[in-house]
Amino acid sequence: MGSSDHRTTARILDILETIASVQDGVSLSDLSRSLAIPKSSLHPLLCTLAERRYLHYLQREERYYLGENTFVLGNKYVNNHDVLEQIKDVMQQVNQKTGETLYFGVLSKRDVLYLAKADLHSQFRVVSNPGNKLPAYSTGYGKALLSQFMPDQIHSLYPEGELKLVTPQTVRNVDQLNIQLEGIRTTGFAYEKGESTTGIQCVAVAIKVDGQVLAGMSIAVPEFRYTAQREEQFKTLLDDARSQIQRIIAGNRSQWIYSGEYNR
Amino acid sequence: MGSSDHRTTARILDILETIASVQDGVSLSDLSRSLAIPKSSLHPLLCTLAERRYLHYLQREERYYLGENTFVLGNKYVNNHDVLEQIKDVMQQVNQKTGETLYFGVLSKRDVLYLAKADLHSQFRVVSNPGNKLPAYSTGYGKALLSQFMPDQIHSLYPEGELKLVTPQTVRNVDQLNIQLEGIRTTGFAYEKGESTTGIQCVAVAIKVDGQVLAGMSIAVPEFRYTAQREEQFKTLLDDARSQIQRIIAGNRSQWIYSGEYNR
DNA sequence: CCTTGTTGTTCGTATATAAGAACGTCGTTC
DNA sequence: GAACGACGTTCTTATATACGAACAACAAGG
Repeated sequence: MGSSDHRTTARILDILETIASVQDGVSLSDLSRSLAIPKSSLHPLLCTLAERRYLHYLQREERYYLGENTFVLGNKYVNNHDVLEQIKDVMQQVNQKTGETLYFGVLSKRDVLYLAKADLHSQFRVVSNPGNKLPAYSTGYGKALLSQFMPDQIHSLYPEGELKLVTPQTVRNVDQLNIQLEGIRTTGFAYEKGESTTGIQCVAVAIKVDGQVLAGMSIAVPEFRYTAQREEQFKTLLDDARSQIQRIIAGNRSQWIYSGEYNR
Repeated sequence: MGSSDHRTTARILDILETIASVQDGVSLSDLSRSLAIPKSSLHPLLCTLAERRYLHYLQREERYYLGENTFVLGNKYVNNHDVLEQIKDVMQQVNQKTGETLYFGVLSKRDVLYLAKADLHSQFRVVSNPGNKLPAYSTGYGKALLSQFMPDQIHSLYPEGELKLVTPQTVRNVDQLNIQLEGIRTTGFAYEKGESTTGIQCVAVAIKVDGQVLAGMSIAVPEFRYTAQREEQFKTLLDDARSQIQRIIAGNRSQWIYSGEYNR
């Protein structure tokens, strides 16, 4: 269980993350500077990553880009497990009935990882794609996921107290967040009002199996189409979808490795 | 341009690929045996990968699984570039008109990498998801992509001559493949009859920009719904979509790094 | 034309990493 | 209950890797 820092491994991940974080590619020297690693040390790593097609080196630009095999590898995280497909089916039924987009995600440390969406019948297509992360407190399903933690746990997750704003509407500090989380625990529903995307409101629920919160799901609605009456409909449908999904996960419990436990 | 084999880098990729290739997770000892690497050497690598959440270690099972960050990283390959989104739009229009599924992919060495699909209005949902690879010769859009290569180039790609069958219908050897590729070059259309999925037929086209084949696109139709008359419709729509997509790519040429060049 | 800036590449050696054996722990089997 | 076989973990030193400097190639600027 020892926490050994293997330098080379960390470097490879740093390299990949750095290159992934920019659209326009990165040169060897750029990497050397931003990671504070000698060019001569980076060179063999980059060559091997490029040979294995986890990177691409464009000679004309002298820049490295992400390679296909990074994509292939990453998608194995979801392609190996068909639980997600079953969950998408449930979500798509709700999508069909409401015409609004559904999101599904899990917790990854302090962020929510967005795993799946259902927007076949949505009037407005959202730009975001699965595989993105957002601060958990800024989204509806993120807050649903955080609602499993008591105030002191939230404080140790966010020792600063102040929360980084995603939009002007994002909850600003841990104490306000805890008030909201308490509300989620009592009502079973989380709400988001333009806190991660301006103009979008959400209702969200936590997916619990064996008393453990494993995932969050939300329905995202443009403000101008959001009414109290529709909110009731959303909550009914979400609640129903929630229990279906909980049954699906419970039936395939062994397949559920997404974001694992929070121990260690 | 030196091809140095950096052992540690190769090992990390081997580790990730091995773990990604099985559903049920892998133990340290399993990895040690299958990769022929001492356990003591693997241990620090696995610890670091797990700390960075590219792997998850389930203590109760003593097994390693892929972690979320592998997924997050891999999706940056497509999330950073919105050309794909525009291409999907074009494909979805064809999907809406035909009710059949469209596929889009690029070449990765001898395989086709499946990048996007449009199946919103399809009667049958296909199980496969983006991020998968298939032998290029076994699919319609794969053959469209291979049609850029002359017989001798194909022979050097597949020196064995015999091709591994994906289904009983898959083309069996390089010479037959070359005959088909010649037909694709003259007609501009590639066909697939259950060669990668039994019961599914495809028509496919190559996406060319500046005289270079960059991608392939196909429409996949269940055999029983495939008629000569509809085939004509598919070809017209595909051809139209092709030129739209070529214009999109030409307009964002710099964004197109997918699978890069084949030099080096 | 020579300078000064990039870029990537190649060396030799100091150093950090990998290997193998030994160890601790838990289950299973006899 | 003792012995065996798994698992992961810890050690030490032989070895392979990383460093820094020097190198080559090219572009921009004086």
